[in-house]
Amino acid sequence: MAAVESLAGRGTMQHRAEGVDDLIYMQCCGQEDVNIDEKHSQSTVFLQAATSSAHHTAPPTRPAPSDVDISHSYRSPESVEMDEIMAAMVLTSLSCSPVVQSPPQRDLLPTAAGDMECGGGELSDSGSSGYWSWDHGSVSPAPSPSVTDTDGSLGQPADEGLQMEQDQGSCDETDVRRSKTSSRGAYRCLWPNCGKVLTSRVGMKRHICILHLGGGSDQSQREEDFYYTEISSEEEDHAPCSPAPSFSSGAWSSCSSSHGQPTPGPHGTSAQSSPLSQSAPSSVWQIHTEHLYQACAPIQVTVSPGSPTSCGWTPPSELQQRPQVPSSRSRSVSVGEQWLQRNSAPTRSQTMSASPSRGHCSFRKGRGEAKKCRKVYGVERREQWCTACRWKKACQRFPD
DNA sequence: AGTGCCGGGCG
DNA sequence: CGCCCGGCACT
Repeated sequence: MAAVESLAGRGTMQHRAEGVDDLIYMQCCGQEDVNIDEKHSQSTVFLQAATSSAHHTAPPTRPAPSDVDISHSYRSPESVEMDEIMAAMVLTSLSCSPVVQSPPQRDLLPTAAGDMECGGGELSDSGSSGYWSWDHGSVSPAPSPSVTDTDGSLGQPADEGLQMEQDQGSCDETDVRRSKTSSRGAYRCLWPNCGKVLTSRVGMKRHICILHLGGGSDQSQREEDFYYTEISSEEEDHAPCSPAPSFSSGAWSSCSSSHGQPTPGPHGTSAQSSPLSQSAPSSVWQIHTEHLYQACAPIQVTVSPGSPTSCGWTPPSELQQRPQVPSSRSRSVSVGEQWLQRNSAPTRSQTMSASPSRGHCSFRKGRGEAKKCRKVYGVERREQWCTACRWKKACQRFPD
């Protein structure tokens, strides 16, 4: 946290520290005048050590976050550019302290920047690196290589290392830094030619809002989400991948892929297998009923296996139940089926006993009121009659 | 007259 | 056994 802030401050410091701001340096920390004479790298390290020793008991070699925080007491208001301020804001936001991130902080930003500058003065090298990252990202979305150039100009290898140490809260563009940051989860700015990587979403939002969207309007803040992508999701796993509309980036692929995965896909039909299976019988039943009109009664199957209309599908029991089913179903029915519906499909034996029309003749059953194949299909369609009807036998398809 | 179907005959 | 038909009962 603090490290980030300090880093930002250093960054701001550095650019201007290059020439004029040695004073600032000195002002920031009395001890640093000595450092200034020395190389930046050494000065930074030394300065850190001094500051740390002065304020804290942190290891001299590495600037502990706390160290930096303490150091900043100076501010250079006039020299601070908006970008720098923004950068500081972003960095502060990166620090994850809600207070810092809160909007009111912006007003205080100059102060914060100033404070950081002090720290930045200490770590001119690291600060420069931090600054360049900001500068490039903000002022001119130059490609990351330019950033490296800046570093190179400063000639601070230690800067690299230092930043890498602190990068956990800072924004970096180099792959190495990305890899480092990636361990914790990072967000990459998708703004053209920017590609800034921040470890904090809020920071990235601010980065985009300030540097790219160029303002703090609510709308722009909302749009921020569309201009960065999460390149590592360890700490941000809870956050969904933000969709990026206009900018095409490799990151989107992952995003889209993540979106695509949830899609159940066509095999969802398997889930419907049960409904299908349930519905299937009905449909099959329909077909079968149609076939029944064509030809087959179960008995018929046994009776006339050679008949073209015979079917082997229907079990005898089903014949009993089948007619009852349609009664509950509403669908277009053929005549025969209507008959089926009208008649609850009593078995022939039942018909024998129950048939009211004839009580006197036990031998020959009376003619049922039910339509038979002859009536249903007519003489001209005799092929469609049931076998019994064709043979002038008791109709098996429409038993009374 | 038309229908359903038993009884019988034929191959 | 499968197929067909004569013939009767019934509507």
